[in-house]
Amino acid sequence: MPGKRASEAERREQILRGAFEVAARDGIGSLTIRAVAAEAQVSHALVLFHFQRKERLVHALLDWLIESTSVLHVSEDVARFPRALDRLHALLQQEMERLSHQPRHTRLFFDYWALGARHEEIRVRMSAELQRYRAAFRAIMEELLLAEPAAFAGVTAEALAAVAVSWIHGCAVQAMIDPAQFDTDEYLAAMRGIVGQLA
Amino acid sequence: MPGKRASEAERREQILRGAFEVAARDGIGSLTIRAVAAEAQVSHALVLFHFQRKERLVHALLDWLIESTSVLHVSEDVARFPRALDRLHALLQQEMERLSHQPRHTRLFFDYWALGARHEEIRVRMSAELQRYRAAFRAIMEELLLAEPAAFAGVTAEALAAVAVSWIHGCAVQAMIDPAQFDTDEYLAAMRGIVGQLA
DNA sequence: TCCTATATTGTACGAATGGTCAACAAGCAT
DNA sequence: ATGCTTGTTGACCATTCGTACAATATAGGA
Repeated sequence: MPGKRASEAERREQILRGAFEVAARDGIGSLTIRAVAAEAQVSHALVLFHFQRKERLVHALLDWLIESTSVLHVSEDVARFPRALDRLHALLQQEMERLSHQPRHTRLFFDYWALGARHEEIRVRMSAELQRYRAAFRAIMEELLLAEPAAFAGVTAEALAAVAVSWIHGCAVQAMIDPAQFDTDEYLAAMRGIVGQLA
Repeated sequence: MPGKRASEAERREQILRGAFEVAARDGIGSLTIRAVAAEAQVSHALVLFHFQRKERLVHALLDWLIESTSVLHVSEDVARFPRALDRLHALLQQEMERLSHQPRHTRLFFDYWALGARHEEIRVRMSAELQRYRAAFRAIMEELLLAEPAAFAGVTAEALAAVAVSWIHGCAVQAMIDPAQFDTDEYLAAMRGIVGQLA
């Protein structure tokens, strides 16, 4: 006895939200066609009707996660600082706050991170996202290198951007694994101190 | 028709090696009692005889991984540098090389990392390991703060150590996810440049 | 040598999972 | 109304997994 109908786009979104709830709560390892169906309040056969195979659902959830997560973008608050060092500092702070305010998204990203180590389709998606992430920092780092060409001989803006990405992700990981010992404010102060030394 | 006997310690080690092979190859999500038994060439019932439940096997594998991974220690090559900045640089380089030379251990650590986000028993083990890791850097960072008390006002050695840990782990992650775009040598050069600026 | 403790195995069972399929209902064109 | 496309469902299947258990072989002590 089938239930009410809905457009394909609406159903896919409904199911993906259910998939996110399940994966964010119990991890991708516990993501099951039936668990997603129960969360979305549809039959498990309908999930397969819209996504064919579980693998495609997992991939679609990653795309949904990347899109729905407020991606890194240099906001107006950041861009209005005239000095590159101030923009770098503001961008680091903005991203740290974003990650700590979206703990479910962040944890789920870590799941896909580990998954990407062994599944190429996921790895290429994560790789593309990493490159977009680094690109936002690279512009600032290029200005820094122009200001201090001698001190940073042999250092590329791309590598400095990668270091900045490590700051953000490393903070998220340590805050997640070690919340009692890890102090986010102290960490931000340390980054500020290092950034200040770069001038 | 039972096979040959072995001491409990030998069998546990044999099974744990099998568990490592399976988990390192296919991920913890694919670690099953039967797969481990096949890898260790014993019956799957014997695995349960020695580890009672799968959960205990997973925990024992984490302990085995932490012990068998050459843990961070300030080697003599690092310790003989008189200047703290040189020791920091040498320690960063040593750890980066260690991670890149043990890719299987590193990837498996990431699995436990993600797992630790949702399972407390695993999280406390990872947390203890993170604290040991930071402690090795904190000693160096304390010297740095003594040398430059004015420039690093309000910055703690613990937080600087956390930043150093982020450098290492962030490098490992980006090298794993994005091997084509990520240049380890450039990354090391960037860290060297930043460390040089701290003087 | 016999006996007991224990290491080891094959079998089995219940639960969960991914996936298929026939049946059926809801909307839409004719 | 009638038929057609398609969204939706419950039932079903083969597989795998974790775990329990009875049977058996081995080693070592009495």
